[in-house]
Amino acid sequence: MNYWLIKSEPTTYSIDNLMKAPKKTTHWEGVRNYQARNFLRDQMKKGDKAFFYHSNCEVPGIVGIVEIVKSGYPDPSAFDPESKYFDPTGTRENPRWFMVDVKFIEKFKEILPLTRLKAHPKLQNLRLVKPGNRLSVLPVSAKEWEVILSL
DNA sequence: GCCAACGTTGGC
DNA sequence: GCCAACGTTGGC
Repeated sequence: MNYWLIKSEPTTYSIDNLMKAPKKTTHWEGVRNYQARNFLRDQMKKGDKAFFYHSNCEVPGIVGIVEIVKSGYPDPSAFDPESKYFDPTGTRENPRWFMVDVKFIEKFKEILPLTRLKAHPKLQNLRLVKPGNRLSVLPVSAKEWEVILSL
């Protein structure tokens, strides 16, 4: 089983939105970055767990945990001209973008702020705390997962 | 709102 | 294939 961290801007889609969603599940659509796409397509599997991270907001940080309930598959929003994620460069036969389905597991009582993650000596290799971190889907090691849970 | 760090685009 | 211009992300 693998661990991940997935980012979302709370003004776009927050963990509260996920809690209120039907079956507390959503399509993690709209990822348009090749590195993140590769993780979604090749490595994220049903049963994996991920931290839910709020970015670009008052206090950025980890707000809860989700489970991957469907492994990577083509993102239909890329084929929808009405979608803001529309991208005509892919085809259904040869899709460019992928997504997973995620389900709400837990919301932390308090947000775990980025500043605490950055300050922790055992989390210095986390992609999230490195400069220029712009990946919206990134892997977390089992050790890092445990450390973060303990905070 | 600013700006650093990237990723992407397109001319050559 | 290089690289400048441009757009985007995201912390502050």
